[in-house]
Amino acid sequence: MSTEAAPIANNFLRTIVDDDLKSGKHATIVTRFPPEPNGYLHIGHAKSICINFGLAQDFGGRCHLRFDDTNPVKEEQEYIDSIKESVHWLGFDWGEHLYYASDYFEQLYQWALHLIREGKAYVEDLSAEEIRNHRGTLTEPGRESPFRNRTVEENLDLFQRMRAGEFPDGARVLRAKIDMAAPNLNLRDPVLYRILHAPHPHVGDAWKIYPMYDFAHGQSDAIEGITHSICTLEFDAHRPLYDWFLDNLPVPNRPRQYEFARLNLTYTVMSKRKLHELVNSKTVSGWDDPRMPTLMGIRRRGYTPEAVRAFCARIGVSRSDSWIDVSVLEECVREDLNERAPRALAVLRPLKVVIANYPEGQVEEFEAANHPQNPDRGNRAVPFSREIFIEQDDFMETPPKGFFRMTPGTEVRLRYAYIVRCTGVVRDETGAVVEVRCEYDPASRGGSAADGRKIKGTIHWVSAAHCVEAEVRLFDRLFSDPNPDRGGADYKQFLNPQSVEVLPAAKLEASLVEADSETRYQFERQGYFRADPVDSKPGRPVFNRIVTLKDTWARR
RNA sequence: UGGGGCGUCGCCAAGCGGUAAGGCACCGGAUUUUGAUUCCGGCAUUCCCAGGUUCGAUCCCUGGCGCCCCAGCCA
Repeated sequence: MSTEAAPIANNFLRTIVDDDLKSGKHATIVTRFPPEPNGYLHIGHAKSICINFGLAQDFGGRCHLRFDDTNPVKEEQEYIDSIKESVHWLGFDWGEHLYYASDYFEQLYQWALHLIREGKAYVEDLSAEEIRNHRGTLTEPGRESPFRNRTVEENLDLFQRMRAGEFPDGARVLRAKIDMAAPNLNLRDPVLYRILHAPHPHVGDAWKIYPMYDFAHGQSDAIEGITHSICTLEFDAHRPLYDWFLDNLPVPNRPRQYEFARLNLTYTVMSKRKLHELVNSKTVSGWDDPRMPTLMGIRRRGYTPEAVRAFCARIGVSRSDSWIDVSVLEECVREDLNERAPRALAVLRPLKVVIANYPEGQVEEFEAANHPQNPDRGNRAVPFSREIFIEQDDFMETPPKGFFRMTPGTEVRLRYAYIVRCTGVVRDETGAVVEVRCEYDPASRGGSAADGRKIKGTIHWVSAAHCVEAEVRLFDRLFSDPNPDRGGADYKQFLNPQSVEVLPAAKLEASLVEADSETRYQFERQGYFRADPVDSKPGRPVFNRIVTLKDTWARR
C-alpha cells in the first residue's frame, strides 16, 4: 500500500544518530520504548514508538521494549499485556529484547550501596512534608536535612533494614547527596528509594523498597547498552540527574538522553488521568471506545496501523511544543483506506423511492466495481428493483443553488443503475416526505444516457427488497473544542454531545452481511466503515464509521 | 524576580553564514457514473522584536518579548 512509502523526513534525532554512526561513536544504535505499565497506550505513545523503533529500523540497530515498572502501587499485569499487544498491532517487534526495570532491582540496589559508601547518598528520616519544606522554592535554595551527614555505616545499616522491610511505608527514604542549593530542583538531594510494602506485578513481593524513576532509568539504559535514550521534553530538567548517576556509578555503558516534544492532538485529551476519568465516569464505553485516543480505541474504530504510522511520519519530530490537528490523522486513514477499501453501497438514513414506471416484481442486476480506480479488483452484482432506498440528504424538494442530487423535475443518476426523474412525493399527516416517486429512463441501463446527455448528479441507493438492515455507529470527535484543556477550565464541559450517533436501521447492500471486522469498506459517498469486532454477530454486523469522506459540498 | 526549553506560511516542519525544502490545510483549474479519488497550477522579498558583527544572517553576538517545563516518597 502506498501509505507505507511515507517519505522519511529529516529530524534532529536522525541527524544525531547519523552523526554518531558516521563518526564511529557507535557501531550500532540501540533505542528503547519504556512505558510504565500503569495504563493503556495512546496515540501519543505511538509517536514515541515510531520514533524509537523507527530509528532502530532505519539505521540498522535494535529497539528494546522495557517496562519502567518502578512503582508497583500503580502498575498491573493487564497493562503489561495490553501494551505489548498494542506495540505489536502498530507493527513493531522487539524480538528477544523484552525487559523490565524491575529485573535490575538487585543491581540498582548494589549501586545504591555504592553511592552510600562513596558518601553520595544517605538515609533520610524526614517525612515527605518535611522534605518538601526543606526543598526550597523556585527562587530560594533548599536547606540541608539534619540527617544528611550520617555516617556511611549508619546509612548502610538503615538502608539494608529498609530493604529487609523493618520500617513502614514512608518512614524513611534514600536520598542522593548532591546540592540543596542547585537551581535545578531535581538536583536538590533527590529521593532514590522509598519504602513500599506492595506486591509488584513482575517481581512479586521480593522487594519492600522501590527505586524512583530517576535512579532506575539511566542505569537501566546503561545495563541494556542503550545508545540513544529518547524521551519527552518534560524530562529535559532530569538530564543532569540522569548524567550524575552515570558519572558516579560504575555503569557498563554511557547512554545519552535526548528529548522531543510530545504529541498534542486537537479535540481530544491525552493525559492518563483524564482518560481514566472518561472511562470511570462511563462517559465512554471503555478504554477501547472508538472515540478514545487510545491505541485500543483507534484500533477498534477501524484505523489501520499503517495509517497511524503514516501519521507519525507526517507530523515530524522536533523540540517545539506543537498541536497537531486531528484532521491530519483523519487524512492519513483516508489515504490508506482509499487505496485498500472495497466499495459498497449503503444508505444510512433511508428514504423510500418508488420508480413508478418500473415493472413490479422485476429484478435486474448491475455490475458494480469493487474499486473503480482499480479494475483488477473486479465487480460484484447489485440487485435493482422498483422500490429502493436513497439517502435522506440526497433529496430536497426546494434545493439550494448548486444542489445536484434528487429534486423534483430534474434527472439524477442512480449509481450503476438508471437515470431517474423525481415526479412527486408522498407525505405523512405531518406533511413530512415519506416517499419519493420517480420515473426511470429505460434506455439508461447502467447509468449512461443513450443520447449521451450529461447527468451532473449521481447518488447511491439500495434495493428495498434485497438490502439488509444493520446498526451503524457514526463517530465524531469526543470534544467540541480544539483544546479541551484550555485555560484550566473543566475539560468535560467541552464534551461533544454528538460524538456518537447510532443509526439502528441503516440499509446495506446485501453483500455486507458477511463482512468480517478485518475488512474496511468505503460506503460510497459516505466514508470508511468496518464491522465492529466486539458487537457484530454472525449475519448481523454493526458498523463503525472510521472517518467520513471529504465533503466539499457539506462544507459550504 | 531561580533553572531549563522553545519561537520559520493557518497547522506541522527542513534549514546549521551564501540569498526560505516538503507535507497538511486553503484557493484556482482539468478529468470523474463516489460533490471522493487523481491530476495540474497558486500559496513566507521573509524566518518573534530591536540593535550589532559580516560583502552577505533564519542561521553568529547583545538586549527585549512571548509560550512551555521543573518545588511527587509519580513516570
